[in-house]
Amino acid sequence: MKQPARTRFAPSPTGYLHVGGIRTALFAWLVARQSGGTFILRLEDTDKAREVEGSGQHIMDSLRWLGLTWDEGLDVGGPYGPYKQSERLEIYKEWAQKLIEKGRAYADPYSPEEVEAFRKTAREAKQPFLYRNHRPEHPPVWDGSRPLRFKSDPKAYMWDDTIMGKLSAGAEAIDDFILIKSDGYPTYNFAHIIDDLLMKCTHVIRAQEFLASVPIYLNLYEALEIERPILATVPPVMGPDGRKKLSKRDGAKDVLDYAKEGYLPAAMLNFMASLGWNDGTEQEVFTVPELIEKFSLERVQRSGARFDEKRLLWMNGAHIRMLPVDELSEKVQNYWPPEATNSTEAYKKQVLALVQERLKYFGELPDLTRFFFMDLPVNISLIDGNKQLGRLGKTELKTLLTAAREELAGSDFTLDDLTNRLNGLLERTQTKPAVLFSLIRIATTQAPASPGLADTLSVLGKETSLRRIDATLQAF
RNA sequence: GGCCUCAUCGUCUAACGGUUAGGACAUCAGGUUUUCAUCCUGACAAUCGGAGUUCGAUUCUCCGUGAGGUCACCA
Repeated sequence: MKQPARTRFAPSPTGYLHVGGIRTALFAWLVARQSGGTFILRLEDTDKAREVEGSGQHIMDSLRWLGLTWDEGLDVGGPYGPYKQSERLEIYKEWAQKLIEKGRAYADPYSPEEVEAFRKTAREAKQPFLYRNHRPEHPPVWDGSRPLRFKSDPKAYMWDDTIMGKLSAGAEAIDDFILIKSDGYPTYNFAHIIDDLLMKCTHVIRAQEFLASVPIYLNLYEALEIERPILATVPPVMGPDGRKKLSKRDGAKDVLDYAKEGYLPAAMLNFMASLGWNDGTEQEVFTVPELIEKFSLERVQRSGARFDEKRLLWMNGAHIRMLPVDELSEKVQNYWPPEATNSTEAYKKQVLALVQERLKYFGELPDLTRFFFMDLPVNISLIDGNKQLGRLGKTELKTLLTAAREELAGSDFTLDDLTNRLNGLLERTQTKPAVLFSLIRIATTQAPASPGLADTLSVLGKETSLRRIDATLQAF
């Protein structure tokens, strides 16, 4: 058994959580759960300007919908709170003070414009911008009105990343970054190091965009004389075109949009996990408990993966099919067409059992089932457009359908009886299923597609079935 | 431009240095008493290029090329 891990997900409240973002949360959650450890949710709200009202709540709603529950953090609290960085400013100041005392932090004497000028010069010279090239010899005393910078100790590093393997970077990757901004808030670069330490996080699992900053974190760990956690860098999730990282701008959807459309959290998690991870077997569909059992950071891919919605759709259908009807029934409650309002739960459940195998997401439920709840207008074009039926004349169709009506009128509409009578009718009328069954199916459903004929008739019941056949007969 | 990372079918991926390079999604074609779907069968389809190491390279090394990330008082 693994040591109980303490992992965290630390989003910033700048908007909704998109599908790329949740994979990082999922991996961290899986690591915590499979080790009997702790999953922490921390809010990195140190940028007042970018903060979006209500997005913290929205993120929590998203995680809860997915079932990525946290043991410590926002809402639930815990021994190392507060879990909102904006409420931890004093803590960061204390640690900043330690660095100042060690001579490893100093006040930035330049104005933003001056720094920008340095940056511009560097860019024009096609050089990377390094603030430390302009490090002041006698910085002013830090009074909080200026940014506080880390006095780095540039050197090369080699380190281990659980996913990426052996990594290295030269001294040029290390710079004097800002610890505390002039507004008193810490930067991510500083705050997360302190929080991960104080919250006793064993793993830092984060997206690849932070990889370039790892050397400065290593430098900071050393300056602080603290042990560093296990580092794991998750490869990026790319947009469908594979051109760039999945982002909201390029249409990455809010996780809760998938909830609304009727996706299953388990399918969503399975799909996200499969983007970059597999267990080495040919298994594709995993339940959440299976993911918890089998996941490992070591088997996570190093390259980026595209978000392929078709695969997600297939996977959702696969998960829907695995569900017991009773469970599925509870989940689709809000997706029935309005016409179903007056139907009994038992009836709806019967309908659901018939469409379960063709349901890809709950949002399709109305289109798939509407005719079970209301008589659709007779649509002769369904017959005319049918390959087999289109060839027959009105008289023939009418004769055939009349015969069917008579036969069905004698049925008790149990599945067995219907099946027998339909088969008998095939023989007696000397027609092919493609003709007879299509005709009855269209007459009784008026829908382009429906479940098996006997099943459908049985659920519709005698009265409704005959009424609809009569309506079709009249239209000929 | 510097630095970092990555590179197998269209897509997600598998393959102790030895396989006819496997599976899944998608697509196409058949089959299962109609349709749609499920299920089954089949087809299509990949190791970025070049050197090197080796009896043997998808796998190891180097050089290209391509892609992504990063170089903020954003995270």
